[in-house]
Amino acid sequence: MSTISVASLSAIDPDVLAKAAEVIKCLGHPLRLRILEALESGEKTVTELQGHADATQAAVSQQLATMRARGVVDNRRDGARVFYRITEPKVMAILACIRSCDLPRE
Amino acid sequence: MSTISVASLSAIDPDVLAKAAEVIKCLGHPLRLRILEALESGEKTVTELQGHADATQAAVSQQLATMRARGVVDNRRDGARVFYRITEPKVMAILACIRSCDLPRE
DNA sequence: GAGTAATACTGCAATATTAATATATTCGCG
DNA sequence: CGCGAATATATTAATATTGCAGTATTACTC
Repeated sequence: MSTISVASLSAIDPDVLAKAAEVIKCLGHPLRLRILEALESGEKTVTELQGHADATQAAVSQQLATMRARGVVDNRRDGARVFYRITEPKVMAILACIRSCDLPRE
Repeated sequence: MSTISVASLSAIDPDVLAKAAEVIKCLGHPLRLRILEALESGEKTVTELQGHADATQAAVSQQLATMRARGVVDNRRDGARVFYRITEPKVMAILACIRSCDLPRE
């Protein structure tokens, strides 16, 4: 019996789901998560982010590149500095979730 | 000049953040995401999930084990079958986010 | 143009994840 | 007990991510 059973009361469509996994993967990493957290309050330079995230410049820059490739962040240059900001709206929502749900102790 | 600048208007505490990254990582994977999506509507057996996710039994079981290890899902045995369910509240919230924010076209 | 600060990129070793296949285990039943 | 269905685990090969060090690039200032 070869039933197909595309259940779907669920409903996240496969493409959206794949894209979502991509975006979410960006958040599943402490450093990236911290960077995004810092960006939540507005655009920041790489150096500023470096301070917020307590990581080397290279590390921060690299994770920013990863996220840029996935369309999660965006940048604009202002002279010698480059300002980054969050472009993917999901990110803000998910960060909000993390805070609201929270898990106080553990 | 060695400024420390632990900025923190942000506020997700490091431990929570690390734990959050763990949980989120579970969602950053198409198969796991699909499994969780299926579990959203209530507990299901491995075989049922297999149908929903269109993957082999071993694959599903393995990802379930991963998520169980991270405290994202939980199971209960009923005779020969094992029912899984979501235990981490964040998951529901994040799935909701994915749906609500959404990214219609791209 | 030289010097310097800010940012990006490249290559590589270490590690982690994934996927696939095969093999166990557990349970219910006759 | 012995069998079949449901689920779990082990193994292993392929691939992806990380972290790091070094180097390049770009843009200011003088």
